[in-house]
Amino acid sequence: MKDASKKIIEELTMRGYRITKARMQVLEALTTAHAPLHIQAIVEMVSVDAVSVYRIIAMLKKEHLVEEINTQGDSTRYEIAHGHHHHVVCTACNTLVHIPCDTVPVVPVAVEGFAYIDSHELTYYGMCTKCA
Amino acid sequence: MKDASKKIIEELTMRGYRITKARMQVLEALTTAHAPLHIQAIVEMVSVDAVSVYRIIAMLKKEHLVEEINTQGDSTRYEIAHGHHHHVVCTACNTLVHIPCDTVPVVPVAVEGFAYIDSHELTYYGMCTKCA
DNA sequence: TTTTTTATTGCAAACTTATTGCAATAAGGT
DNA sequence: ACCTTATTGCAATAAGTTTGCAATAAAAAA
Repeated sequence: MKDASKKIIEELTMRGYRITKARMQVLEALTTAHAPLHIQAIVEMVSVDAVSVYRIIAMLKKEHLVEEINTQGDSTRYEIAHGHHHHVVCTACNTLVHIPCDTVPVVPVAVEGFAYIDSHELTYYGMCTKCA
Repeated sequence: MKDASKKIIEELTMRGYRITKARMQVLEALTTAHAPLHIQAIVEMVSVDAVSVYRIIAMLKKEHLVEEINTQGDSTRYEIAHGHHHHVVCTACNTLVHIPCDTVPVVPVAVEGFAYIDSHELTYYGMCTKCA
């Protein structure tokens, strides 16, 4: 089992969650993948009912252990939380690539009417070399 | 009829589209609104079948006359295209506010594996004062 | 103005993605 | 090993969106 999975499982135990085969499999899928995964992709990697995958992901999201990535023209993707929210997406094939944070300076803003702002998501859209 | 609607209708005529009551109503809804609209909101503002609203929006999007806004925890919103893609969203009530572009410096990036990048979307998440 | 052509609409049905209710199962404390 | 109850799987449901097709209506032609 991957180190990242182990750590999250410890965390879940501490927070009073039971460690089940389904949860371990989903975490293994997420930590093994080199890219954010669609629910459907996770379902295909594990022997767990799709409904349970949805529920496990919802729980992990509530615990801030996984993060959600929404892009135009594609269903939601999920990945282990690492506070990295800068991506480029190919509008033709939906391939998603992370951008090194330091190449994209995004200053935190204060916005009128908002008490606080605690996260952000920056997505660039373009055409990958394969599709172009 | 709003000026913005007229302009878009002229544009559509030039591009060979027919000007129908349904299209005029949807455009009027979009130009009247002071915020991006959900499909459902548009449907409630017009006397046009929901399916047709979907088709009209799809056409306007293809023509780059409306833009799509995707945020976490809410369905897609649409607004007249004006190249403004910086928003703050309240994670409690999904209220969406535009951020003046000049307060958020986002430099265009070149990303390996991508032929070109032609748009971006930057969304901040937080809590609006009402919900806080 | 009337006719003709065909883009566009409305309706029904299908499809995708996600959620809910509930009985059966299994994790983890005793 | 047992007991409690969180968690799972299954079936059904819900929300959001798309597709097929006959009926309608916009715009061109007569």
